[in-house]
Amino acid sequence: MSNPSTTRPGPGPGRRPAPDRGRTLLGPALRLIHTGRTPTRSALTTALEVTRATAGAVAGELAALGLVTVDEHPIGTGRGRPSHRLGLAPDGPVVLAAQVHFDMLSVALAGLGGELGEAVYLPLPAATDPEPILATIAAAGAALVRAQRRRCLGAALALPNPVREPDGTAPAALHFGWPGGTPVVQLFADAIAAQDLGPRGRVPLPTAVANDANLAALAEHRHGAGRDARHLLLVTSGHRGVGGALVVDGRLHTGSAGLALEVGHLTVDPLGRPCPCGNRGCLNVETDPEALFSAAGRAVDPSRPLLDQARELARDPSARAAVDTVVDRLALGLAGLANILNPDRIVLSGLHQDLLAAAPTRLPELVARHSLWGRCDQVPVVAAEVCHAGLVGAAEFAWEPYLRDPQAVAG
Amino acid sequence: MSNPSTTRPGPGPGRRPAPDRGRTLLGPALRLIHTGRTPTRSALTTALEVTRATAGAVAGELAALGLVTVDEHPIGTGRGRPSHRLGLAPDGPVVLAAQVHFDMLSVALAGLGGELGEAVYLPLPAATDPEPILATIAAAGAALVRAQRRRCLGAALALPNPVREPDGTAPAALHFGWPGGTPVVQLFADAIAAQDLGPRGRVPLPTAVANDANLAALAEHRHGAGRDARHLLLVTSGHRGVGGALVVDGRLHTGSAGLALEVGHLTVDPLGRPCPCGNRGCLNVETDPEALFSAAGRAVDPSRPLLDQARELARDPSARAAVDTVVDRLALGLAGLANILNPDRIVLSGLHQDLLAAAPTRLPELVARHSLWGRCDQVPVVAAEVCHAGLVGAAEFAWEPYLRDPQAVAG
DNA sequence: GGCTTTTTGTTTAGGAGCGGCACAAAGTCA
DNA sequence: TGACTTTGTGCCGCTCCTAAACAAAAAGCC
Repeated sequence: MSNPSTTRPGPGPGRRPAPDRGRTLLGPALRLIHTGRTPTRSALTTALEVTRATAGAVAGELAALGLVTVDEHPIGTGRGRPSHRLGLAPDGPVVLAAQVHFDMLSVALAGLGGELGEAVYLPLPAATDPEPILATIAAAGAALVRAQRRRCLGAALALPNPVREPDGTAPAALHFGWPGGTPVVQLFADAIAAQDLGPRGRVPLPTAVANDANLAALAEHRHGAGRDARHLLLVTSGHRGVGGALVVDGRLHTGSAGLALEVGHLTVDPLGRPCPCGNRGCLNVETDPEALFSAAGRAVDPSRPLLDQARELARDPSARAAVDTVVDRLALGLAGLANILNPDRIVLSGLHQDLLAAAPTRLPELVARHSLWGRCDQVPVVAAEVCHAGLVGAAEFAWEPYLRDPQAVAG
Repeated sequence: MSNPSTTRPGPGPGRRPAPDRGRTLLGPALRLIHTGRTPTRSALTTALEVTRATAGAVAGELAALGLVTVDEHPIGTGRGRPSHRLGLAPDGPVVLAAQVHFDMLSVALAGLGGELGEAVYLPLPAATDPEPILATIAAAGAALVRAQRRRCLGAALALPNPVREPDGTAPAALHFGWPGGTPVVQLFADAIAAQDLGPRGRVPLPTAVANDANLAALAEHRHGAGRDARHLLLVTSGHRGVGGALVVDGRLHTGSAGLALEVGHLTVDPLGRPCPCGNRGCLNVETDPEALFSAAGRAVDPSRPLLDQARELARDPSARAAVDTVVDRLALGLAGLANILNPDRIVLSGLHQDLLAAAPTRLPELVARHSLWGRCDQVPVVAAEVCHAGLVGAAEFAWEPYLRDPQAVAG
């Protein structure tokens, strides 16, 4: 042999089936079927811009991998030979999707297609250290997989705080007190590995952890209000503070260290409320649930979740003035983001979704007025559509390697 | 024939040489050589992760296209058979790069490799309507091409204002009074077409127009301070106002309508100077040349270019306090952008470059202190390195189709 | 200086992936 | 019933790449 060190050890002769180039059509084809855009092989032909022969072969291969089914009965749409609908195999493999919420945990199985199985909700364990929480999630997930006797291909977890790349730590403290720097990616991988869910026993499942806003954006982009948007900005207000996420050309923009779209400290009211960051009038403190209550001069019922109360208040006509105040601040923040990111569409979730419902014309108009983009085009500000977007997004994240290379399902 | 309407009319049988997939290695290989990363065929082998056979074939094909040369003499680097350096053909084809500046025009020819030919500077014509300006540029470019007897493959123009996509208009008025909505892309294409520079006579040259900050970012990313950065943020202050640009994974992020990175209206001083946009303390008015003069309490000499004077003032030790004030505002703006975009690196140009030189530790420290990213990692804030970055970036833009598919050079 | 070792470049054979084409299948329309 | 339209498939060939062997050009060792 001449010198094997520089000759790449390919898996046999022929065209390279390398990480990203071999079988270039299989991934795009599965992605199209997954997002419900190509009901038939004929639609695949046009969407992928290939010949019918190739589209047929690709569909056949996806079916052979157990991912796609070809409907028995044809669907008649006018003239010509009728097509057979391409569907996702109902008994195909699944992934584990999990989410850490403010006050609970949720876990579900998900096949392709963006539909979740029934979600399991768990209270936070008494010890809110990382290990017991992640162990609880992994155990619940393993129970689901075993009970439903499905093949599990991966797991992903949505966390309510940023996840730093590439080391996989949570840089800021979670609200229930995990220290900054907690290696959440590794801990979750360990928790899943301990459940021994690998397809052939000892092979550890691929796992991933990401911020919940990012995953929600992914879910909305693939299956919700962000479909067909090239650049999608999602802004959400949860229990406390504001989260953002950006999808660029179908892929999450998480920045160089996973810390992009930390939009909470945009200044939206120079004379506003003080923010822990030291400034005044940050988006975080001006458009979160507390800000709405403060603007309305109402008291919070400490016995009920703050976010739920705030969403009710946003729908309360008697709080109109307060809603408008907060909407104005939000619009300024969104306009600032629009000037920087110029997305196709802005999707609002959480409390912001209710603020949009309460001010369906005022909010987009203000965004348009305060952004260069808005002075050129209509600015589509829309409400989120996906239920359990965090879980659905986690499922997307876990499926991602297989959407890139469906043949990995066979490995 | 069965039905040619759905069967794509490919250019002959065989593996598809379609827009983006045919000859997948040729483009990446040329790009590596173009950015000076692969001096030899052996380096191509490792960079492209292909076999030596393939790298050799690719290099040979690029040489056959007249783009790449293989050095006569080997370069000895230790043991083994020495390599021959891969260079860019000195007599290869060129593109036309042009820029509209505040008070003049510039035009240059550029081959691959990021080096400009000698630039020609032209005063603005008496009539500052779009047509005469663009005609002046096209005529000067055509004269260069003819004088140097080079084959010209395309032309690109850098403009000091945003270019709206997909219609190719300038949404805001240029400072010398072009009306908003001017179809600059079409007008430039017409001006170039009128010069009849096509390789075989009547074929019009491909042309492009883009914002100068965007093009500068492209230039810095490929050939300057942004090399090896995955996500690069460039911020620049020109004669008036602030421009920004973002390169994501090697490609410009211009947003859905080309209006991204309009960073000038970030609030950086809630009680600051009024901005034409209606707010106070926008980055535009707080960190532009006038702001520095205002902070220093100095008078501007109306007989000299404002930007030049401001850059001198930034270097003047006696203006220390004023510089620090403006630096503080700039740092706040950069931190805001870092929180949203989380780039790998921030490159400063124009006046901001001098502000960084005047406050080489204060500025990065403040950016770090006010951004989540800065609290996790070092924030590299660096000065621009490319001379005539607008022209170099325009050349990159014009070369882009050929870097994607080098075989287009032959067409 | 001859030998081996190391690294680079080239030649040859062959395989994977996809297009073109012809044909078959399954419906609608007149 | 037959013409037409649209969808799906089998076969062949082309292109782009890999693997493997060979050739070339240096350094290192004796």
